[in-house]
Amino acid sequence: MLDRAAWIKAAIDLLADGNLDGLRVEVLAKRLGVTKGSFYWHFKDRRDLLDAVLDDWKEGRIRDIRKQTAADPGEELGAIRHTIAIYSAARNRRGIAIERAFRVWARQDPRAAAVVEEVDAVRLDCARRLFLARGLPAGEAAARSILLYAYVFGVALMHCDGFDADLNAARNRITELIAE
Amino acid sequence: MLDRAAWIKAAIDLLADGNLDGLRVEVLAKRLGVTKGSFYWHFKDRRDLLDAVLDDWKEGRIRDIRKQTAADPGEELGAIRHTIAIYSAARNRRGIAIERAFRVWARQDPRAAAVVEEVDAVRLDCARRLFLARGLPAGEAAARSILLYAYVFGVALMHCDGFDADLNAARNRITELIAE
DNA sequence: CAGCATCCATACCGTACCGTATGGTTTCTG
DNA sequence: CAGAAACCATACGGTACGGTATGGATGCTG
Repeated sequence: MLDRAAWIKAAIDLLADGNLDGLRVEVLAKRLGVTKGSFYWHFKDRRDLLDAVLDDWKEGRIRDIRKQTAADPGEELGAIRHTIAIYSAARNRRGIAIERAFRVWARQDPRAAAVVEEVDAVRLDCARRLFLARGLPAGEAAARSILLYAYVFGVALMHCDGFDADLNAARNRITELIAE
Repeated sequence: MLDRAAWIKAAIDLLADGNLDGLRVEVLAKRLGVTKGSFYWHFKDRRDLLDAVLDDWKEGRIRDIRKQTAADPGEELGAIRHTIAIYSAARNRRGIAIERAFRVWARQDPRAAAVVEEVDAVRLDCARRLFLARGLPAGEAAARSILLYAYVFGVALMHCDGFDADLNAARNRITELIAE
């Protein structure tokens, strides 16, 4: 007895294990222990699922972002550090994999691109607020917001495990470079 | 009359238009105006092509990186700025698309991961040299190298077109934040 | 209890692709 | 010129998947 929410949840899970091309109806059904006869009861077609996944992700992301960047006055620096730490590759590997999958998806699907753009707009705006509260001028706050998120998404695409002896120290230095 | 090099070149081109899953033997053959009968003359199978593509990309990347980061003494700051500018999303969209495709590929294929790791090691090492020449301590130089490449790869995954009024100004500010 | 809605399984068709087998054509070579 | 090698087309079998059609099982409802 599945509903759309269960399919969407499993779809995002499958997405995290690969990319959009790995998100197949029959593979998903097998994971859920049913056949695709069930799928086509809940969804018109594959595109219907993809759109639902995009909506689900968008809402969840925007809610989380607003929660994570809500800082009491004077606590903005901690909130910035926390935002960077959340995407630290060490833990939260799952969350990063999902982010990457959606962003790669956005490169080959206009609807996904629109959703990612909306999410990024919220993200950047929330980050900018934190930098502005710290007294940075508008242009500087905007630049640092872009740098912050470009960095966290960029490290998710790199393989720098064997580069520095102390990667944690490097991470802390980078955090301070961005957060000031 | 094609040779392996022509197939590899076309394969990277096709890779840039999508991702690894879009790199199909028959699609590639159609692009080159031949049938897959030709492909299986030059390559054992699809994996053979993928390995050849990885080798080709690795060599080309490492050569380019060494060329781009070769700076005369005293010109290191300019070389750092230039390195960032090369991956500026405005021009060079093709190069960025290729980079992204290889990095996403590396997430689902150990051989690709090994190649990307090699390329990143060279990249980070070359960048670190530039920062060291500017007098930064070792840890700081390493951190900035990681930040530099994470940033340029990260912006390739973001959609921040409508965020700041003057994106170019933001880019310049970010460049200075990284390069000092 | 009859009938309808919900939820899923089975069976089927069509398509896109990988890899092989085989034959044809051109060019090089002894 | 005979034969071999290089290069490619055609034809085939196998697999994975999207989507549809249909029927079965369960539960709700008048």
